[in-house]
Amino acid sequence: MTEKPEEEMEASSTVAASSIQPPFSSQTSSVFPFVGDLFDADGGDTDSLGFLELLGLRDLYHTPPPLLFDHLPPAAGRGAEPPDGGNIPATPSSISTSSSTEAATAIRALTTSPAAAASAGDEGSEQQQKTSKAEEEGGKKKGQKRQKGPRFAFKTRSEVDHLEDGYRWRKYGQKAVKNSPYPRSYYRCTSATCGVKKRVERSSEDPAVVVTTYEGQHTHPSPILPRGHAHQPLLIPPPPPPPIGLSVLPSMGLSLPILGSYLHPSPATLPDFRPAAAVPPLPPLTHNAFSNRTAAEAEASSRDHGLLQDLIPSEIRKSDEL
DNA sequence: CGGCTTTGACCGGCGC
DNA sequence: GCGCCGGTCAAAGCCG
Repeated sequence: MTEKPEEEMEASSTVAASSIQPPFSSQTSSVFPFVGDLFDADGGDTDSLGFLELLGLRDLYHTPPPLLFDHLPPAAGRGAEPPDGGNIPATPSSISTSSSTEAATAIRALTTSPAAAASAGDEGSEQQQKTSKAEEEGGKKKGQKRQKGPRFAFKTRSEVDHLEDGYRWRKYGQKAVKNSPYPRSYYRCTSATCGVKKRVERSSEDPAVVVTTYEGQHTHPSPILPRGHAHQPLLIPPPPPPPIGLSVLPSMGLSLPILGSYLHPSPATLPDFRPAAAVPPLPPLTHNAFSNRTAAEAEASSRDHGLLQDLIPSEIRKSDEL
């Protein structure tokens, strides 16, 4: 395997973000997304969509087919090379929320590595193909390909490996991770029609950090109250309203715990989610941990990109706008 | 009883 | 071509 563990790249920004103190208190000491490295592993600062989008919102916002976000150093792939790490910015980058088809297209064009681009091309149907293929071939243990759908990862500082994100997951595997004393767990959304998967592993460098990788997008509403962990703050904003003329998915809450926590400074604000009409329905938030910018700045940016922008340093946004 | 976790085996991709 | 490794499957066991 190529020794390019996500952690390696994440580490740098991890530190930077560690100062953030998201509102996870029940079990999580602190949470913070590392949108930066993980997201732009690709090197294409401008080519990644926001994780929100990747989680499904993307489809809600963009008509174009799925793409990008194959950034994650293919955990599986020793084969996959680290994204053209050509320009891995020092600051968290690449989370761009292109809120227009045009932008999406541009992004697509920029899609980093050929491999990524290639896979991105048919990611959308990949999962289905995979499934049908597996069935076709007699179906078991077959459908394991590499890039399935858009993937994105983030790191959280948590005591628990599996963070509640509003969806129900079933663990289907666990493997030892090379160069790490911690195992990686594989989860799949319990919804039969939902092929979303996620991997959870602890950083070998910082055991307190949990790296969660999402793959695919939910095609169903969030159960909201998974496994009766009502005591745990769920950070899933209500499904966004059908955006700009395209509502591909019924509703997909964000399956990002930390992201959620970010979007919502405190669990209590969750319900504060407000649907917007033509703009990514993300609640404006200028006071989240990620905001280093001024409120005005954030506001300005959110006008075009929505809340996500709040998570992204101006530099990144800049590249996105370019 | 249903759903979930655990765990070992298997499969396919990729590097050498 | 071989071996390594990530990812997935599926049986068995556990729990509510």
